[in-house]
Amino acid sequence: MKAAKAKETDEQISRYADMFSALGTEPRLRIMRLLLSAHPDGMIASDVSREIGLSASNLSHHLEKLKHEGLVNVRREGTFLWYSANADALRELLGFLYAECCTRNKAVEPKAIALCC
Amino acid sequence: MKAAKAKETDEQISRYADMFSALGTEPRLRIMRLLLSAHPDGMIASDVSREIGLSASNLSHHLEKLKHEGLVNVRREGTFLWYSANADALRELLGFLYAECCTRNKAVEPKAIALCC
DNA sequence: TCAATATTTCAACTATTATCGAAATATGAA
DNA sequence: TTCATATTTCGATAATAGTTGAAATATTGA
Repeated sequence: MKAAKAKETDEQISRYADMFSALGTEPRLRIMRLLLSAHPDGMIASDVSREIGLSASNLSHHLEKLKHEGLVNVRREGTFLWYSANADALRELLGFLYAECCTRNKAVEPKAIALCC
Repeated sequence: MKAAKAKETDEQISRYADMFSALGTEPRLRIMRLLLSAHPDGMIASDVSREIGLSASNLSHHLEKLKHEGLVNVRREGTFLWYSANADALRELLGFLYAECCTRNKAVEPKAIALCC
């Protein structure tokens, strides 16, 4: 049981690390911000491309990474692909960081994040 | 003024991206968790090394990255270097993520993160 | 079917990052 | 000063990630 739980935790850590990594470049963090600002509809790739100033090809790679780590969803409407922020994943990531900093350890005060009440 | 403010934001985005990047590998995320668990004292490098299972050299590089992005502090005591989590930086990062997900946009509900009250 | 648009995929290149072991440095104790 | 320990730095290599432009694919409408 303990081993299984430890392994599960390891996998979670690995997954959160991958999510942080996906947010860990300026282009992708800007993409996420933009998609969040258009939440929950999201945006079509070409509009993101124009807004952020990335080539279609380059953007596509970044979106693939974000999609792979579960941070964005995509749906097709006609010839357009609509990309949107995955709120569930962001909630998990935020919850993880909150737990690490505020719950499991008391390094950061919840109030200080303007989180509370 | 507008340009200055936009630039400032760009720099902030870039900085947060770098912080996410620093958390974006499993070894470094585990290091941060470990240092948080020993907060606020922190731990000496060799104990982190043994706990995480990294060579002294490899660990030193990872700690350098975390230090460079402001996520850890270091102080010397005799021959030992004590590394500790930088709570201020973590608070800022948590605040940024919270603002993006919960304040600027309403993608994630604060309650859902178990943040509140 | 053909054309037009949106987007991805491919292939190549560049740049960055991670890892390793040996050597160098820093500190305190003998 | 010399030794022992802790840690970093160096130098090299391996691995991963970012960027680019061209070509391929998907979809819709004429």
